[in-house]
Amino acid sequence: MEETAPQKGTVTQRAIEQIKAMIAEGRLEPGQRLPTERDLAARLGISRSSMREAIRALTALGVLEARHGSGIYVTQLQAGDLLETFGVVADLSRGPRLVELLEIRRILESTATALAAARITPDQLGTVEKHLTAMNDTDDPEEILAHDLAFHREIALAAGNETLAAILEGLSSRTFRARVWRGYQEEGAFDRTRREHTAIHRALVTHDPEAARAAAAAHVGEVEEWLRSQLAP
Amino acid sequence: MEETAPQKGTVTQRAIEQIKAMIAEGRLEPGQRLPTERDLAARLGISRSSMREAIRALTALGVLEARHGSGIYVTQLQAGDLLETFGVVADLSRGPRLVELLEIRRILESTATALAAARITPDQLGTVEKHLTAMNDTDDPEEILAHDLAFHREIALAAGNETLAAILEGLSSRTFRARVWRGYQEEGAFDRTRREHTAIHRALVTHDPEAARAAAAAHVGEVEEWLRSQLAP
DNA sequence: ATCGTCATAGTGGTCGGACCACTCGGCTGA
DNA sequence: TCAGCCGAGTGGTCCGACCACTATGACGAT
Repeated sequence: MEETAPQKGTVTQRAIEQIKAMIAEGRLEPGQRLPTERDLAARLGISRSSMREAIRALTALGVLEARHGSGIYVTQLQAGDLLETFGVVADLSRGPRLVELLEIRRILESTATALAAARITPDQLGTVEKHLTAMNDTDDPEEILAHDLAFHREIALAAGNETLAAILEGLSSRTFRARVWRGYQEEGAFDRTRREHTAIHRALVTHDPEAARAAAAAHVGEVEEWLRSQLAP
Repeated sequence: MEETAPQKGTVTQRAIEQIKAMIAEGRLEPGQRLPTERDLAARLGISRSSMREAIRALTALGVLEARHGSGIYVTQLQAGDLLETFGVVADLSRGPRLVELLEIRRILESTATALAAARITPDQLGTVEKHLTAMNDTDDPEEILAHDLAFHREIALAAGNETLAAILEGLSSRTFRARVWRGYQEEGAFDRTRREHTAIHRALVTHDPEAARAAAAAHVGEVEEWLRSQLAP
């Protein structure tokens, strides 16, 4: 009886902290398999139910991944794994907070596009062009949205910061854009959007960071202003 | 027997989605109390155990809050509630990803400081000055760190975007800064840090957004470069 | 009548055990 | 040799019991 000293908070919360600590201290490497639920529960002196809740919480945070019949694994702890939760924020935000999120996206997207203008490779530029033309060659809103997302995703990747790309991905989650875009596009903003995308692409081709920054900021800013006006009255 | 049709994924995952949907559709308002675990489980036709895991997951994401003996409540869904998880990302990131996070912080912090320069009120400016002088009047690293955090937090708040402030808060989580700052300050960077803070403050006083942006970017960039050099060899 | 006290019902927290669904490696047999 | 089977082991689900805490209202002292 030398352990179980602290006794602070719920046992589940304690288990969460302990597993997080194991990862932070390097005792658990990314991709590594954890002991079984039953083992872990026994080690920490708690029931399997409580341990399962702890694991479920860390799974929701993108830290752990459970594979039925196989075991529990630490994720690669890549940006994408951990920042998927960012999409939840976007999905559940409404009203003024939606504008704040767009403002953040404007800041990050403009910088990412500027970085991409300086660093983008011919290959990546080709992919960007592919999505640009595909976007202009269809009238299906769903398809346009898909290529729009891919267009910006490729640019974010070209910026060379995976974490930044993951955050922007979350800020452009399907449901988020669907909610905002729907109303925006209903006002016949297709042409304007196409021009803006073309401007961004041109800046990338000429490797002009400042022009890219301005074009991207204007692009997101347009939607931002529209959304702001919708909330004003 | 008209429901329970989809049958996709685990029952817990389904429960999570359903509760999220209830909130997204407005059937559950922020701050509102949910039915009891036993009720919810019965409604969705699952066991209490599975429902508890779903609730635990949403609790970890900052969407729900459980109060022992009282009930389960939807959080205010404020930026702070949902973005607390950002701290987990910062805590578990290492190596190159740490640099990426600092790069993101540089982007956001410089913009936030620029916005603050234009919008900060005399009251807020007073608070900023308080932390600046307190930071310079002590040698206790812990106290310096605390006032350093408060200094930047106040500036972020003055920028007028709560979501942005919450993200920066997460990117400056105690453990994150403790890990990076320790090594940085050991190299006698105190004086440089003080000069940089003074420059930021001066730009705020003169309401000069461009100077503020440059000062903040340089401030974070210094640490960023130091960290990059640490990983290079 | 007022206020503090305390029993109590109801809530989330924890536990243990049972069984199901799935994975994976080794065994079996053609 | 290899395809197929099969069983041990794993996470997924369910159940029922009990504990710890909160909130409410009845009760009694003042």
